[in-house]
Amino acid sequence: MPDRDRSTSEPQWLDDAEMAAWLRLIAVVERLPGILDSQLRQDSNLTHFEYQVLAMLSEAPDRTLRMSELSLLTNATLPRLSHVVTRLEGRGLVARLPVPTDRRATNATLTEAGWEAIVAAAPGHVATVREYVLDPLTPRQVQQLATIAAAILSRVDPSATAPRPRDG
Amino acid sequence: MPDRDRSTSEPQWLDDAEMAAWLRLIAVVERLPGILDSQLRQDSNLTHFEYQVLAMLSEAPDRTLRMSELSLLTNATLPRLSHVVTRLEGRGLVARLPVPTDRRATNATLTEAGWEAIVAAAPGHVATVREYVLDPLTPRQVQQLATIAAAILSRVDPSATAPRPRDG
DNA sequence: AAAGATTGAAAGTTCAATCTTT
DNA sequence: AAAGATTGAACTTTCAATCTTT
Repeated sequence: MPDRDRSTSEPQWLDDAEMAAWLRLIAVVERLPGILDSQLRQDSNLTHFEYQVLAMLSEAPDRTLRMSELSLLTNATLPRLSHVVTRLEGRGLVARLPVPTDRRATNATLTEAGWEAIVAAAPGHVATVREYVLDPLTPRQVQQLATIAAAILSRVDPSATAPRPRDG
Repeated sequence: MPDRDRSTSEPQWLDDAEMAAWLRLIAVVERLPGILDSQLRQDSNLTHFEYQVLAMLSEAPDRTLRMSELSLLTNATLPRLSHVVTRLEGRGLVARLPVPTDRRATNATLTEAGWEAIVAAAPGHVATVREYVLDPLTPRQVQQLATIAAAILSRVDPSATAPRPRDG
């Protein structure tokens, strides 16, 4: 019998298939942000992260979200979000409001100018997402990507899905 | 026939399946780097990008690569790479050498200390990659991820596949 | 003491400019 | 002029510390 079976995953190393998947995933992870930032910067004077902040607020009830919820939705740490909201506030795109029911908390809300900014930025951003990510994939692959990313997020994102009993 | 077919991609917006795939992909893109950096920082005093630089050099002939090649392999801009190599050089993990055949070029080479650093860091890093990315996927999904990431890279990475004569 | 959030300093990245060699 | 690479300043993120409220 063969001593080493490459189809069996050895904990210490990655086989060829695993390596290919991993190397390509980190390549996407490293390159995508720069592309998104460039387009949004040039066309709308926003970083991709700023865009995400505005986008999440734009879809929230009252266009308002607590800082901690917003940090989860934008996949950011609270200090990062706080700094960015400070900048967006300075540009008049977002406003901070106290939360009456809990005086430790802060609400971030989209201003009218913030709404206009996201509405103006969206079409170009969507076109970029299509061009670089969605267009090169078949509909089946889009579906597969959603499933695969969800599986990774179940490990990587504490708030991903409420932990289900089985089939995690 | 129905006026609007949600399975047909409208250029301006994303349908539910596309949106799910996209939102989850950017969540992975935003969260993964922090996880990789944390583990490597704590256990090996390296960022993930520094790890990649050392890893690519460790597998290159003579453990040596030109700066521009290394920037492609690590998915980084040249200024970013240059700054990081300067820091790694300061720590004695990498050395810069002139390229005899082209005096504009610079080779980066792994020192013995750099080799030892990557050898020491690798097992913990591989374990993290398994834990957060590979383990939650089935072998088929690992394969699908490789295919999907390659398709995205064909748009996102100019050096992805050697530019073929047609179908650019 | 823990939760929610902010702050300032340190670290890393990006951008534009620059330099040398081809 | 283009290619290969580096530099310094500006900007952004991270880390640790801090503050207030629960």
